[in-house]
Amino acid sequence: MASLNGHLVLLGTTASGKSSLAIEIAKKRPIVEILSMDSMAIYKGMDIGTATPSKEEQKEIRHHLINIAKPTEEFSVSQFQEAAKNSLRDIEKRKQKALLVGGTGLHLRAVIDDLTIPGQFPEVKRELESEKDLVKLHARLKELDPVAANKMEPTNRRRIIRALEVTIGADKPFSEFGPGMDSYPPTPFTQIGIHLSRDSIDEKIFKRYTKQIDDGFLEEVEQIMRDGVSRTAAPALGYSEFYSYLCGEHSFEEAMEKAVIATRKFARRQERWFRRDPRITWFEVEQDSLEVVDSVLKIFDEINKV
RNA sequence: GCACCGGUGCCCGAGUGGACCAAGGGAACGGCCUGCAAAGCCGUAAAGUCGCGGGUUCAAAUCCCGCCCGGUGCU
Repeated sequence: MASLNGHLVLLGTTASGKSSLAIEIAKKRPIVEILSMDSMAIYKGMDIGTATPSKEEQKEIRHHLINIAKPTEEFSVSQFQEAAKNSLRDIEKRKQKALLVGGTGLHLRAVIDDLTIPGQFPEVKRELESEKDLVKLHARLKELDPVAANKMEPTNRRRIIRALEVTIGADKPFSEFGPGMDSYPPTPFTQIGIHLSRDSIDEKIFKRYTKQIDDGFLEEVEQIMRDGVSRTAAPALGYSEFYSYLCGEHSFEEAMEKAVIATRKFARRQERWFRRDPRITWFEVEQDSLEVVDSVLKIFDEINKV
C-alpha cells in the first residue's frame, strides 16, 4: 500500500456510526489512537449534543482533539490544524498510529493535505466590513485577485471579505496560498468513507436526538447557552433549537423538527463534500457501521504491513 | 344550535372578478468552498381538482346558494 505514515482516516456523515466503528477498530488494534476531526467535539461541556465519545470510551481508547477549547472562545480551522499536527507528532513519537475520525471536511483536509491557511488581518478586515456595497467589494477582489474572484459567488460576502483581507493584508493574492479545494493531490493518509442510505441516516438522526434528550441534552443546552457561546461554537446543531424551546419560544416538537431538519441538511452537505474526493475508498453500510469492521481492519493492516 | 373567521402544491402562505396557464418562503435535489465550515453562498426542477357540489358572468381562487371540515365566540 502507498501509505507513508500508516495513519488511517475514517469519515462519514453525522450519525453514520463512524465513532463507534473507530472505537471498535481501536480495541482490536491497540496501537491505534483516535484523532477526532470534528469542529464541535473540541468544545468542553458540549458532549451530548455533539455525540462526543463517553468518558468510559475515552478511558479505554485514547482520544485526541476532544474537549480542548471553551465554548465561550473561538477556535478556528488553523488552530485546529495546529493542534492536530501536535497530536500527530505526539502519536508518532510514541510509535502509535492515528485513526482520524470525523466529518468536518475542511478540518480534515487542513490536516491530510497540510493546507497553508493564510493568517488574519483584523485591521484590514474591519475596514472591509465597513463597506456595505457587496458589488464594490467583489469588484475590488476582481482587480486584486481575479482568480479568487472568479471562483466565488459574487454574493458571498463572507468569503469575498476573507479573500480581500488576505490579499491586502498579506500582500499576496488569496488564490496563491494553495491549489484550491478542487485539487486532490496525493496524501500520505489513507481515507475510508462509510456510506449509508439517506433514509437510514435520517432515521438515525432522529433516534439520536431522542436518545440525547433522554441522556440530559436539555440540561447541557441550558448550561452551555447560559454561559454564552463563541462565534465558532454557536452554530453547533441542536443547541440553539432546544434553547429556544427552553426559553418558551416554541414547542418541544417544533424544536425537535428544526434540529432534525438542520442536521439532515448538514448530513447532505457532508455527503456532497466527501463524494468529490476521489481518494476516498467507500464502504457501504446497511444498518450498523460495525458491519464493515473487518474490511476496515484489513486496510489498516495492509497499510501497516512491514 | 346560532354567529363569525378560515379551507390554495409535501408544509407555510400571497392573492377578493380579466396581467393567476396562481407570488413568495420552507422542505427536496444539485453546485461551490483554504481562519465563523455542525458555518456561509448559489442554482434547479417538480408539485395545485384553489374543501365539495351547483349557480351568476363573455370571464371565478376571487361573487351567490347548499353541503363538508377546522378554529373562535355566543346561548
